[in-house]
Amino acid sequence: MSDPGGVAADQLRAFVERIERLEEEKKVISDDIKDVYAEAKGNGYDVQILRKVVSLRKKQPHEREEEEAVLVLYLHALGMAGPATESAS
Amino acid sequence: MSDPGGVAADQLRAFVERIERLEEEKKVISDDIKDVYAEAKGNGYDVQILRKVVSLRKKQPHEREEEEAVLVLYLHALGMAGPATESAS
Amino acid sequence: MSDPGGVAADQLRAFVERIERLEEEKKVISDDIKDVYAEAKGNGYDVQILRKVVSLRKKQPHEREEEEAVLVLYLHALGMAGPATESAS
Amino acid sequence: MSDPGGVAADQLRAFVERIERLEEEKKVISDDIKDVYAEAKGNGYDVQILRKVVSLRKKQPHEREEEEAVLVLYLHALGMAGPATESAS
DNA sequence: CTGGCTAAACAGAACC
DNA sequence: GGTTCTGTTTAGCCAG
Repeated sequence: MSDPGGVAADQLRAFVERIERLEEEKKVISDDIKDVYAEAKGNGYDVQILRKVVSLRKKQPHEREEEEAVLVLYLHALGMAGPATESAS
Repeated sequence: MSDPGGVAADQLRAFVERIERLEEEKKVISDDIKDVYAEAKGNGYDVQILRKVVSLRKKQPHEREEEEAVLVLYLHALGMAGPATESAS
Repeated sequence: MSDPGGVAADQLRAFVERIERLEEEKKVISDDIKDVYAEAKGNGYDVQILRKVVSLRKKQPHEREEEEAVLVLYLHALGMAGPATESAS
Repeated sequence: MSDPGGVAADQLRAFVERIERLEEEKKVISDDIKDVYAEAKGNGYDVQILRKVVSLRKKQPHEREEEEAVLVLYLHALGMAGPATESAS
């Protein structure tokens, strides 16, 4: 019986191996990133600040959205219909 | 009426503050839990395992059995002996 | 032998039970919070927005710090000494 | 030299962009992994257990045994039968 | 109203 | 040692 215990062993193995393969790739990328930071450091950059810059550039669009949403949000929370509410039911 | 737009701002504030108070309390408890784990660790216990024990006790015995069974099933399907299975007499 | 397997069972049990007790308390608080939200909803408030307000009030001090740090950070990252940098080595 | 303050802004930008590029790639891989889990789930596999299997395969067998042993030890100390222990013939 | 899905909190590990 | 990053767990939301 090629199906011990009721699960398709081959299929299961395939899934597990695909995941493991992808996780390996992911690890490679992570290491690459680490390498770039190391290289930057070798060129005199402060890695910690560099990380912060990258993280900021990532956050900013999101933060901006949130900020925008917040204005409307507060107006609503206070029971004051803000602008752009005319389309609300 | 000091209630612009039909919502009682004071009431809103009251709700927000009640929630914030409760969240503070919740944080205190969380810190207490952390402290207990730290104390246990100081007494030689393995915190990670301790967490696992607590989490296991939370689960219903049946659920635990079932989970374990599926895991063993998968591991066998992959040709990996399940936990403590190979040594069971 | 009151010490099966080399660990002090009573002490272990005590730790586990302290943790479980605290987790129960924590759960009570969580439920209380949920109740407050429900009550607010019963009073006509939008729970989702309420959550956002609470979360914003939590984040704001932190965000402000970060924002402040960021200005200096960017200036440094671009090799432009900003204001208040005169104390930097 | 178009380099205000002693740091090469262009080089800095290059580093930042290389990092951002890699992080994007990494995100793609992460999403791929998520997809595989979803596909496995669609084929009837228990994702949670699947994750556990993958994580177990990552650990060294010895480490796994050891972890298991400590857990059983604790559970016994608390009068709780360890996994699959009571049914082991 | 139950269960799946996504997003946030938490804890653990790694690196500096 | 402490800071950051990763992974796990949890909670809230949504769809069926």
